[in-house]
Amino acid sequence: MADEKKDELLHQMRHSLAHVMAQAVSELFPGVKFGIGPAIENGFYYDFDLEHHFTPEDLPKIEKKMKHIIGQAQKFERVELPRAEALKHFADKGENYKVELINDLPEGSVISIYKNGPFEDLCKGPHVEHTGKLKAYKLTSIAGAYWRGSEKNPMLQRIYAVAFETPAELDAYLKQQEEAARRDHRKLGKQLDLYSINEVVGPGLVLWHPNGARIRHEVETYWKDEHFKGGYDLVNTPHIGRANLWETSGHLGFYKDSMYAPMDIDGIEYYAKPMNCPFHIEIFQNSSRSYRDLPLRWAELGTVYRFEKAGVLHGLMRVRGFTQDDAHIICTPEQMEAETIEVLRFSLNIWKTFGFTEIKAYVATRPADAVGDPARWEEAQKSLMAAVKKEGLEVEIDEGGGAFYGPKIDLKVRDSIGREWQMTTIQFDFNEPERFQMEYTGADGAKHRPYMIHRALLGSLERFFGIMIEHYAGNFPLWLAPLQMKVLNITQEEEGYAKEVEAKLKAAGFRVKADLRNDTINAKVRDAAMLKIPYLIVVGKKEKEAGKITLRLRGNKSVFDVDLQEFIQKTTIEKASRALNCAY
RNA sequence: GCCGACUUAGCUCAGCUGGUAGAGCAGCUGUUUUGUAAACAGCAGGUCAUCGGUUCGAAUCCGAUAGUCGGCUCCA
Repeated sequence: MADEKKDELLHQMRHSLAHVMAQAVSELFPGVKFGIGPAIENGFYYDFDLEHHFTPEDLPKIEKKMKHIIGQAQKFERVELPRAEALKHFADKGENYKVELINDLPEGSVISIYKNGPFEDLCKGPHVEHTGKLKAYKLTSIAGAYWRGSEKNPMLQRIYAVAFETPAELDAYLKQQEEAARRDHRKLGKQLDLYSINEVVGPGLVLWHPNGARIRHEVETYWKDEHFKGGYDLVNTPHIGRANLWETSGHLGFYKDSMYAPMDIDGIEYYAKPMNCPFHIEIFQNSSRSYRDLPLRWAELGTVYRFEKAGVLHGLMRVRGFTQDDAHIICTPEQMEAETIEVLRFSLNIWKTFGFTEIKAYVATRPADAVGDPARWEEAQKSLMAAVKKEGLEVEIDEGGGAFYGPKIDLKVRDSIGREWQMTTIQFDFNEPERFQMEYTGADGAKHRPYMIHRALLGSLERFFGIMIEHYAGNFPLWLAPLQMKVLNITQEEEGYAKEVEAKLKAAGFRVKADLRNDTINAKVRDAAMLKIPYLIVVGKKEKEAGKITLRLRGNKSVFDVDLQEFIQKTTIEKASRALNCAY
């Protein structure tokens, strides 16, 4: 309850600040027209229609004006007008966006206006008492935004701001943002030489460098092993397929905007695949199937190509060619619930390995334009809920939010600095089994249509990699680190010993390199630290004579007089267990 | 795709109101033999994103294109 009150107050403060900002803008830029200015997560924004283009230099000016307004402790007052009067009032002022908003309210409704000082705005409120209550805010960015969020509408200028109850909370938030910027996968990707995206190859197409590809290899190997253990089989399918395949699947009907133009091969059109499912279904169709064969669980790291608008590309998070960790489960109606529960359990287990433990489920149910038998939808939704309940996950239900072809569960995971990412998706499909006329022979000798579940756990390897880089801040656990250890000699006297240590570590299965450069130990430590290498092994005169090693751990801790065999034992366990923490 | 900003050496960045480019790091060559986050010196490296225009003269002004970034719409 206390929390709810606090949230309510914070919401009022943010919304009140939006009014204050709008007032400041109207004073600085006469003739501005107002869109909307709501409170949002962490702050607020206001949309303006203005000839002048806002520049970053305008923000401090607006903030200064806001400070002035706040200093005046202007009272917020509510005024109510009949709809017709309110319409005339805003029309007279030339506020066409406000007029549009009022027009959308039902006839006969009472329109509320909030006034503070010389400013007034169409608003349902409530607000704080007076502007003097507003203490902690910062204008952060200028952006374009479509009026009412539609591409067909004109674009307004939006100013975003963050706001909190106290300056300390604002400060903490800004610090968290700085931390996020430090971890940005685009920055770390360059610094650690993990991947690049280049203009010559094309936007949204990822080049995985040796370091990134090594991490990907470790993830893929783990992923495949887990799938075999979990009763899946792996399949592999091509990158392109004939137009008629995509006709049958329906993708050319409802997904064409996201597909690339076809290529002509011997007079027949082929499309790059945006999804893997039709290929998996064709494997199913390759022979007659019995209920005894089910469930079939077919997984593939399938590379797909989707047309993404130029403006939406973002590092590894949003690309045009990516590899989904896809699988399709084809089962009988009786198996469906157990399969759903198992997929969810399997998924949570994988998330745990990467250190993601806070997970929330979002179940989306039958929309109005759904295909497929409503009874099947009911059953599927029941299975999804049963699975979520079994795992004790926190769940939110999006009524009518499912795809037209089936209900789904999405999992959102929280990373190490508290951000939520939508990753796993588990979707029923009532469309494709129908379209492909998939069938199996039941115990009764009759033909039956199977259920099909699509699921991707990590989502795409590219996006997952981006999130993982930020989650670990580039400090990959030992099993994932591209280079796990570096041996640093202090003088050339220890070159031989350093090589010996390197060879032993290599023989023990570690990714290790000796840095034998003619350079200071300081420089070698610094270079290795910048690359976030988990273990540095320093060998100088003392170590060589004693036959020991000195460790310097990522994070600066040093351990002296370490026995090499013991080090190998401890780190071998650390690596094999995919531990998140260092053994020392 | 839309709104705005940006694009200078491998990387991080200087370059005032137009007079044809500069630093640090990285690289190469020497010197130095070093004890836990940058030893010293020298050398080399750029048609200033691309194309076009204005001008006696363009990294600098104008236009187009491409890409990047912050958002919007969309999404794994």
